[in-house]
Amino acid sequence: MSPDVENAVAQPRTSERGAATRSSLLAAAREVFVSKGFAEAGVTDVVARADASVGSLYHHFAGKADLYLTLWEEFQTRQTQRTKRAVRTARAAGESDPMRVFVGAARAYLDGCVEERELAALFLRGDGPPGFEVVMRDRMRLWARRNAALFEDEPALVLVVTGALAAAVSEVVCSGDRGLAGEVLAIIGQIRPAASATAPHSG
Amino acid sequence: MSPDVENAVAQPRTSERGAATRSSLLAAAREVFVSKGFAEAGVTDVVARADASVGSLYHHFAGKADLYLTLWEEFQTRQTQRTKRAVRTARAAGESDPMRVFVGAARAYLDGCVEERELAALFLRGDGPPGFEVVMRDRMRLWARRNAALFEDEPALVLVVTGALAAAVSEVVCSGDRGLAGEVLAIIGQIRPAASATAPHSG
DNA sequence: GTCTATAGTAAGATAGAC
DNA sequence: GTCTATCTTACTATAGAC
Repeated sequence: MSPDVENAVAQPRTSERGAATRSSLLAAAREVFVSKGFAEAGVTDVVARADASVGSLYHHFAGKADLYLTLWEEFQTRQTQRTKRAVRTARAAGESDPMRVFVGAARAYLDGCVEERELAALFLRGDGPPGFEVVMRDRMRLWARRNAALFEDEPALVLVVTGALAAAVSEVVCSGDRGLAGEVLAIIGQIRPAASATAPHSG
Repeated sequence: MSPDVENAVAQPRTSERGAATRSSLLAAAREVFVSKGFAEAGVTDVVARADASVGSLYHHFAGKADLYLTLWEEFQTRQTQRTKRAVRTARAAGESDPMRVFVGAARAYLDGCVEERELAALFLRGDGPPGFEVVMRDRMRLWARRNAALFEDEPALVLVVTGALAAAVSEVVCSGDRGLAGEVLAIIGQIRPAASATAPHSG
């Protein structure tokens, strides 16, 4: 009598406990990185908090850096969902001014940073795996390029808006002050190329 | 006959060779960090290039991080000298508008970043010792506080200007494009609180 | 297919001789 | 002050149990 059938039942095709372990590892890594930073954190800290083992970690992930990057990717996915949703909502409400749509998306991004403040602070803090800063910088430049048309393709203007928004993110993550972020967005919304700088508000 | 006198002559009170070793170490560290970054660089690389030994390094510095932080402190000292000089020059030339003085200082800072572009890029790149980002962030916040009065103590405005300037520094260090930085400064110089945003230029 | 235990390796830091 | 030899730590990889 072959044990095949029994095995097929007892061992759900491929994992379930595996997925749970992976989640535990990720959750533990999030807590450890947030409290100690990337460099100071050890894989032993992570597996201890996850009630798992080093080998488990290396089965599910390529290493400490992979753990960190996975947290980053998942955070970015959530942020993208939030901003896309904001854009859809604004357009559905009949908003046609691209700049106002943009500001709405920026607000959604900032709100997401406040919601996951500790995690956002981790990434902003800067101590990630080697080369992580480049990843973040590239993502920001890509985002700037995507929105360049809004600022009439004036690089200096794009820089000002990009920098101002980055500062707002930083401040909001540190202080949790949504109001300040709102004021920054108001100023950004008023920024126009030099030629039309004195245009009145549409109140 | 006691050897005291001879020693006093042969061995200048306290170091001279010591100072030379320290300088070599610092110069070597600068080259190694610039080419490999902080994490990838090894203390052995530094001492090899300096024709010194690990023991020497740890005699003069607390460790790899201390080497990095010393390079940062010295860079900041030079930058402070440049900006203070710009302020003195502007005031000596009869410039009384605080905002124009500020923009002049910012331009001097940017020029300093271009002059020492590789070193500035090292610090901006982000891979420094644990906690270094906090040091940079604190310095920027301190600078923002010092200039808050220029922006009528409106925190949001300070944030926008701070962020825009940081973006300009980043861009200038990456591309070496002074012209773009100039345009950013022009935009910053025109930024005013919402109430007086439509004020005409004084040309 | 998943996890535990353990050995290997690299690099920063230290001790003590000269 | 300078150097060599050694120690410690922490990520990586692997062998083997369930």
